[in-house]
Amino acid sequence: MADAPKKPPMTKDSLLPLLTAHVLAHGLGGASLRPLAKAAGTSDRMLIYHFGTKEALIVDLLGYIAKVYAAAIDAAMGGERAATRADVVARILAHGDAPAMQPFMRLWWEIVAGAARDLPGYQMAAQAMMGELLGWLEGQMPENDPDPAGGARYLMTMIEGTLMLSAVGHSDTALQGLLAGGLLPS
Amino acid sequence: MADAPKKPPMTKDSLLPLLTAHVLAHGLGGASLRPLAKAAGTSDRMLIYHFGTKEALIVDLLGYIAKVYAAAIDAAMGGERAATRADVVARILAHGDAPAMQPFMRLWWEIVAGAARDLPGYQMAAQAMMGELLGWLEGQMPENDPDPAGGARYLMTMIEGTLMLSAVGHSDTALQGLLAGGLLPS
DNA sequence: AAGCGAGTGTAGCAGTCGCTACATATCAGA
DNA sequence: TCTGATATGTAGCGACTGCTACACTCGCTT
Repeated sequence: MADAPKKPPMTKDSLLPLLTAHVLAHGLGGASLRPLAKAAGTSDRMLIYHFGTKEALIVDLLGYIAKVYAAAIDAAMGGERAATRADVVARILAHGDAPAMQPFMRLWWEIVAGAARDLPGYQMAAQAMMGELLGWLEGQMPENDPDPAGGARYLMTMIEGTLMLSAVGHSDTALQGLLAGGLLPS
Repeated sequence: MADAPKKPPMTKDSLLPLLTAHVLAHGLGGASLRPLAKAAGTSDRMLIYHFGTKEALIVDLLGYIAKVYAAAIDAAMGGERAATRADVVARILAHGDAPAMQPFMRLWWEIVAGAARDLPGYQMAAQAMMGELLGWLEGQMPENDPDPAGGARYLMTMIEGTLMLSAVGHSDTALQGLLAGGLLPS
């Protein structure tokens, strides 16, 4: 007869990916325990059992999301260095514009808003993700760049500004700004 | 005898400033009708009566906030033109860092997050505010600037990137980026 | 075999949510 | 004076919130 469907033990580590998928789809602010539990195949009862509190769950979840983001950055890092600063910008903006990244982008702005309000865990997760991105940028700077460290931070600021303006429907403004700054190829 | 405290008629226009004060203090996402009503000296019942729906109330409120922001920008616009692009940046960042602006900044990131999620009214309010800021920036560009239109958009992108990085505790990154871009005086 | 702690389902608590039904009160125009 | 629209308070609905109490089944050690 069919072997009993031996359920693997439920742990934080097995729950966090499922919870992440749910918040990517439905947002972080409006996430409540019962829908989260359903997405993870459990009950709110068990989420509280494993995390203790909804707040602790969110903090853990943000930390996990930051790690997922770091892994995604690492995976995208492979390619050879860019030849110019404009190429760096083009590469990263293409990455951010990819449809697969859009749920994450929507989530990102919620994290920024939470960080601005000092909600627990938000600042740390946001800082970790920005730190990861900065490291990636530094590694991508052209070899002959006169100031790789400062240049990476300069590009980072421009990129984040571009992403923000795009999020509110001012992507043309950002593109013209990049153009005026000599950061668009062609 | 004392004249009866003739209460002025309650209208949307009389409610919106009070509602604005409440969301500036307590945030937009977690705003629910009953606290909003108490802040405005009414009942949830009357908010629904005047606005029809909570969603309509939020849309109206966002439009009003955008107009308030535009008025604040106009009021701050007075001064003479800046001498350099760095001066423009310094002036506007000082404006954004002012303590009086911090509640608005916290609200701003919530508006961005809402716009990224296509919540009704958020995109429009955010676009209006960014358009107003862009107009102000264009008027502030140095007289001898070789490309005032493009330069304003360039500065706008850098400024918004700086504000975002500051919101998540990476203000040092942004400042070094501004420095590397030649946008910090001294 | 006895007992123990981890894990889990069911039921439910007290509270808040957006919103509505109903009863008035006020005031203008007919 | 009647009529109708505007305005306001009270009570409450059903859904949902985070969280807990209780009972139960396991796999394990003693």
